[in-house]
Formats: sequence, structure tokens, C-alpha cells
Amino acid sequence: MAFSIGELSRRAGVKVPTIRYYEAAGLMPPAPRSDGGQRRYGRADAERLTFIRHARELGFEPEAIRELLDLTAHPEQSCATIDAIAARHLREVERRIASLGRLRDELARMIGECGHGRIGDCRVVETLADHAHCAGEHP
Amino acid sequence: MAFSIGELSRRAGVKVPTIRYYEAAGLMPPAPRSDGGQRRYGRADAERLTFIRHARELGFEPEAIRELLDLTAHPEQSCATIDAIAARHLREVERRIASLGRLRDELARMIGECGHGRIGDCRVVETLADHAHCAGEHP
DNA sequence: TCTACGATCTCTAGCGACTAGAGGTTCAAG
DNA sequence: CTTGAACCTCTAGTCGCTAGAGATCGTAGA
Ligand SMILES: [Zn+2]
Ligand SMILES: [Zn+2]
Ligand SMILES: [Zn+2]
Ligand SMILES: [Zn+2]
Repeated sequence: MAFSIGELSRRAGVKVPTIRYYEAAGLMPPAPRSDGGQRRYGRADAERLTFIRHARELGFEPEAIRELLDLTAHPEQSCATIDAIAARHLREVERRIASLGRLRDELARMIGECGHGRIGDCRVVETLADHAHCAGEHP
Repeated sequence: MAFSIGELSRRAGVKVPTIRYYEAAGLMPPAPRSDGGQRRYGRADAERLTFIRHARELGFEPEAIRELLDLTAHPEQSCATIDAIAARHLREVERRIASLGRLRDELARMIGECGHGRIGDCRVVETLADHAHCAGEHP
């Protein structure tokens, strides 16, 4: 029935120290303890930790995951807030993609313009030395 | 001629504590000092720091910037190594863009599939709870 | 020349999200 | 009952800065 932190680690695919960190960070509830003081877990903990791991893999911040977990405790309520959190995260991901896209273009241009001769004439060095050689802005 | 760290900060657009951090990190050379022990800089330092700032803005790691700065000290040599460092960084940026693109698709699909009803039926929650609901892999 | 006050100095600590290790205790198989 | 793997807590380290405390320096006005 009740299992150890190592078993939980295997079931959810999360390292043992990370589980303890999540408990200290308030993502996992304080686990009940055995007589000797070791943490004991149940099926619900494995599900919660799997949820946390997957949300982290999808880039959600711990704070957002806390909100999501709180909301799932009330299955009867509207999921509007949950969807809004996900949509907010999606917008943030899109923003980062756009930003990295500008970066990629600038890097590609800089490399493409270099004649690959001496360092003194390298276009990469010139561009890094002076933002005026950049096509657009970057944050 | 020689100017203070505050003046260097204004010229290069880098905060004063960050300049001291760069010195400790080996990106900037140890600055000569005034009689009272304050750092004094010259034109070359402002150029070097501007280079560092711009390279950081373009996402280069401090370690890569150190290599670039070392190489620019030998303007007669071939710029092949410099271009290789830049190309390596470009590949890394492209890798991150691709990874974020997969993330974006997964998030958009997850949100798009939700009927926006009760939390108990929310597709976002279902997907976060079980990676089997994801279309592809994510790192 | 004295004084005031902003700028600079060093040192320490904090951020976020973990990860690694030391040194000590508990659990479970044989 | 013994053994040894797994567990416990606590501290410290990662990276690239950033923010303070408390002391000292530099410079301009009176
Ligand atoms: Zn080149
Ligand atoms: Zn630029
Ligand atoms: Zn929903
Ligand atoms: Zn998934």
C-alpha cells in the first residue's frame, strides 16, 4: 500500500532529492512518516508527482503548477482559469520562439556575410563589436 | 583619459556590479587602480565591454565569449575558429527553437481540444496528468 | 583648505530549480 | 540478528548576475 520515496521516484520518474525539494517548495504536500521517520506515499502522490513532472517538461513554472494543482482539487468548477494559465504559457512560449528566431536570423546573417579570411576582417567579430551592423533590434 | 567604472558603465551600457563580476569571471582584465584603489579604464576597455555586452545579448555563453576575445587578440590568424564558435551557437539556438516549437504545438493542441467545461473534464488537465495524451515526445 | 556627498571599494548573501555530498539512521532480506 | 541498500537532514555548489552593508575615495563648492 504505502511505499517509499525511492519507489515513488521510480514510478513518477523524478529523482529522490527533487521530490524532497518539491515538498519543501510546497508542490508536494508534507508526506506522512513511518515510525522511523521515513516518508510514505500512496497512489495519489504518484499521480500528483507525475502531473508535476509532465507540466515541468511542458515548461510550466512551479508557481503555475501550484495554481493548476489547487484548481484540480475542485473538479466541479469551470476550467476557464486552467485554460487561461495554459494559454498564458503558450503565449510566453511563442514570445520566446519569436525572440530566438530574430537571434537565429542575426547569427545566420553575420556568419553568412563573413568571407572566412583573417580575424582582422571577420564579419562575425565586426558585428559583435558593433550593434550597428545588426539588421534589427534584439532584447 | 582614464575614467571610472561608473563612466565605463555608461559608455558600454553595463551595470557597475556586472563589470566587477566580469572582472572576477575573467572576461575583463584586472583593471589598474588609482592611488586610492579605484578602478581606472581606457578606450580599449570600453570596446571590449561593448563586445561582451553585445555577444551576451546575442546569447553567447561567457565561456564562448572568452574564446572569442582570446582569438581577436591575433588578427592575422584565420577566423575559422571564430566562425565555428558562432556556427555552434547558431545550431544551439536552432535546436532550442525546434524544441520550443514542439512545445508550442503540444500546448496549442491541448488547449484546442478542451471543450471549456468543468475541470473534471478539462483536456488540459487530462493531458498534463498523462503524457500518453501528447502527440509527440518532448525533452 | 575644509567639508560635504556622491561614487566607489570589498564582502556577503540571495535568486530559481535543482544537484551533490557528508555523516548518521532505518528498513527489509536472508 | 546481521548486513547493506535506502533513507534522513543539513550544507554547499551550480550560473549569471543583483542587492545590500559598511567603509573609503574623489571632487567640487565655500
Ligand atoms: Zn569570420
Ligand atoms: Zn546587435
Ligand atoms: Zn479546459
Ligand atoms: Zn507529454
